[in-house]
Amino acid sequence: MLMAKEEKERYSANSLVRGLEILKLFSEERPTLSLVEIAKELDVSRTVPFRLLYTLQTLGYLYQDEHTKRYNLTPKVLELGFAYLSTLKLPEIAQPYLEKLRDETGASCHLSILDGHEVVYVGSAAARGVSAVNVNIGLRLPAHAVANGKVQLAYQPQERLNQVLYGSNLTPFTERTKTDFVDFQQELATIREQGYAITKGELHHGIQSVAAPIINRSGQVIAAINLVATDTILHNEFIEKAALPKVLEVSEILSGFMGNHVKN
Amino acid sequence: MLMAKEEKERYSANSLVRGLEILKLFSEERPTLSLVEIAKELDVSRTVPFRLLYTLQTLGYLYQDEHTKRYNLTPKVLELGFAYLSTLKLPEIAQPYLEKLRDETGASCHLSILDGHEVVYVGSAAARGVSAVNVNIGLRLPAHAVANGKVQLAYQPQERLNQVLYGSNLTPFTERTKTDFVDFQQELATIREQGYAITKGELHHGIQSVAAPIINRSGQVIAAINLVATDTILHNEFIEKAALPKVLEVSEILSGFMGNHVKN
DNA sequence: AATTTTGTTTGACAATTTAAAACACGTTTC
DNA sequence: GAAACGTGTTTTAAATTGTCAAACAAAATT
Repeated sequence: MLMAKEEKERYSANSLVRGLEILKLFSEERPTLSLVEIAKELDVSRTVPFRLLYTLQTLGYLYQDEHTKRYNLTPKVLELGFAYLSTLKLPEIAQPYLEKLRDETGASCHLSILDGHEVVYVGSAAARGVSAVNVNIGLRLPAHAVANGKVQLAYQPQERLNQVLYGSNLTPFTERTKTDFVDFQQELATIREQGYAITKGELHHGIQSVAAPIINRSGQVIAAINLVATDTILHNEFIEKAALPKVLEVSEILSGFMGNHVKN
Repeated sequence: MLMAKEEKERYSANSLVRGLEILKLFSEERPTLSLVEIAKELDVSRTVPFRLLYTLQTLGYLYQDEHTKRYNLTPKVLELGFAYLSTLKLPEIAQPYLEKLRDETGASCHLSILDGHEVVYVGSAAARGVSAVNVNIGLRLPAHAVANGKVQLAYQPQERLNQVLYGSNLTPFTERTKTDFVDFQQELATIREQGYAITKGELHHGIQSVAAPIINRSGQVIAAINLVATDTILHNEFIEKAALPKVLEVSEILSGFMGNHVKN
């Protein structure tokens, strides 16, 4: 993450680092892993992950298949993320509003927060039927290519923006993705003035999104809500007349709830 | 988990153990923690968590407030649990069905799996309006007091049941909670015969629940779906005539999807 | 049957972790 | 305003671990 000229890390609880790395190696594509696979990924001898895997297993985060000897994650790993979610009260408060918005518009409605250059989904009300965009809690998407990301970036101090967007970001996904830093900054300024963001096909062709910020009493953006759907549902007129006003209304309500959190 | 007579742990990647412990110390009640608080909880000198906290911060899982010096979890911890969720395809497949059931019945609908003596919620469609039961993904509830827990317990091999329910479990929550092991076993047998479970006020007064198992082609129960609502919504007639048949229908559909997962 | 791959254990050395002590800095107490 | 206290941080040195290489057993391949 840190590009790093490596003064030398002050500390590095190595087994902690590696243990967490192991947990993160598991994915949809690789739901199970063997000792050797893990050792190769970490680029260490087999003994190292062997001991860590033993520990993770003892703690209950991993399960080893007796026959194949391969490792799986267990539901216990959810405890880790769950602790975080429960420190946020917002998703709980927002959920009924997300569902109301979804029902009134037919689009999927989400609640997300910003983490670096990515948005993280922390609440969701999926549209009925074959929804074009399938978002699960915990999903990360590049902030610069989604409306809820932009609207959160728009309210960041310039300094953080520079940090966050420095270097390899602004990756294009379609020909409509904004990739020029100066253009992008200008768009953010507009968004900040308007108080909302709209994206059209910047991450996927034909997918539109409308987003508004949730702002606490200190004026910080702490989250965003957005609607996403194909352009047949979220066409321009519908956005203007229906979707956008509703999103703004809800974002204001939710902003009202916030503010007792950060005590400066 | 293993009751253990503690020969002496073969290995213990201590900093991994402690690091994960630290992440788990955060909760809704204690969203931020100080160094001293953490040191006390772990019962070690301040140096230990200091180094681990530094590491966790470097990895991005924690954030330290500059002024107060207190630590918070960051959204990055969701990555850990998210890896697990993405290894399960079921929640994704099930979501539209959960919502359909919710809409057709007015009750909240959930998908859960069994972890030891607890159920873990991995999918949810919350009822509109003021829902009596608020379930977020990752929530754990005692399996013996909820319908979705019972229906999963009912299909466990006897041996595992003994393990799981040994000792301090079968904790009562209301006067209707089953606490006698023999009674409970008998109820499980009935549930297994019926193919569904119904609970009435065993965890909370006035809250009813109907659950059915999701079974893969090897005959193992891998999850359960359930409906929960107050007894005014889920009254007996409605359960019989509407809720239960619908739940059973969906559980069969979802069972049909499963089975290519476990290759023995 | 021979070879390779994988999981597991052991040994010896290097590296980290640990508690205690010491320091810096605010806060509180007297 | 000085002394005592609580925290976060650094240093120290002894105890514990983590590490690689080597070796073995058991599968899986050839």
